[in-house]
Amino acid sequence: MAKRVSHWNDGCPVARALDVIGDWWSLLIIRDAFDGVRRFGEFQNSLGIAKGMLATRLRDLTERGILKTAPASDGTAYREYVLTKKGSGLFLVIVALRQWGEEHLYTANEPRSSMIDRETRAPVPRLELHGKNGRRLTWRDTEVLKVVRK
Amino acid sequence: MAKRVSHWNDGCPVARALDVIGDWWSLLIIRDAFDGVRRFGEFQNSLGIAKGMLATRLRDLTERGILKTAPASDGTAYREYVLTKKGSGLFLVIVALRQWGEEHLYTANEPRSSMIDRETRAPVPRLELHGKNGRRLTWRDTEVLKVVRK
DNA sequence: CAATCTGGTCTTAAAATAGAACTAGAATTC
DNA sequence: GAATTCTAGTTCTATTTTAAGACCAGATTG
Repeated sequence: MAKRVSHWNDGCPVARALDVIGDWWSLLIIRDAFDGVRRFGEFQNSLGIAKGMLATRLRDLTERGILKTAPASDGTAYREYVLTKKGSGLFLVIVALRQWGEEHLYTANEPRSSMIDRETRAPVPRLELHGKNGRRLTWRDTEVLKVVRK
Repeated sequence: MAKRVSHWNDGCPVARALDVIGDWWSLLIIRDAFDGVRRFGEFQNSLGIAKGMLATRLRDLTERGILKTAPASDGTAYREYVLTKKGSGLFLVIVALRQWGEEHLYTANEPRSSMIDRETRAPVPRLELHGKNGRRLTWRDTEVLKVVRK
């Protein structure tokens, strides 16, 4: 009676995406992966997640093609979890969340991590959406065309 | 023993953002709000969410300043839930999720809703992140500077 | 003013989560 | 090379969250 509902077949890419990475932990694991975390224990330390949860999340994300396992880069017999191409496609989701969080959830002098351009060492500017003609688009400039819902 | 852990004080804006909108339903509610859904019953129909869940989610999102209530626009005595400025700041999160979903979770001919530029009626192009110097940035071009974790 | 619609609350059963205890194989130390 | 510790899990249980339906009060419609 209480199985979580799936949105996979809603015909909406947002819903389908959330069906895959919309739980409480997945995006945090993926964020860590972008930051270079690779080993089970590293994820656990970084996130403070229960081992059981982490194990099932890593398995699910791997099954879903977002992470893949690789032999440990330090020569030991352990394995590592790294982002696939599909997984690294979530970069802009993380960036958008980060920028929204910075802008709306922090007071001016509260300490927080920040994302910089590796080359210039400057903070990464705000993401922007542009139309084909180069015009900047806000949510009022867009519209979603629905598809028949099955 | 099983209360969901909070990431509010991790010093990471991504974590803090997910603490606020990272549950199973919030982003879907917010997506609907962008698409013009305003009334309790509309959200319920659109999402297939249990009334109890919807009631608490709407209350939480309102308390957190993402939605606000307004008198119904059709003249009745009911109320509506509309995005605040803070809430509409999540637009690019939704766009990023949508674009990732389209690109990685659909086969070529599977039907899905799509986002268009209201003015040109053309599909919205891919989001891109650019550095201060205009260069396009991928995740390999960026780095997150950590802050001491309290 | 009777019926129905809207927007909830309350209750219950199932599922997800957190946390701890346990385990097996790998690596390290003695 | 035996003992110890580390790593990466699995299993177990208590608690919380979720889903779904019954119930309800006030607003609206016929």
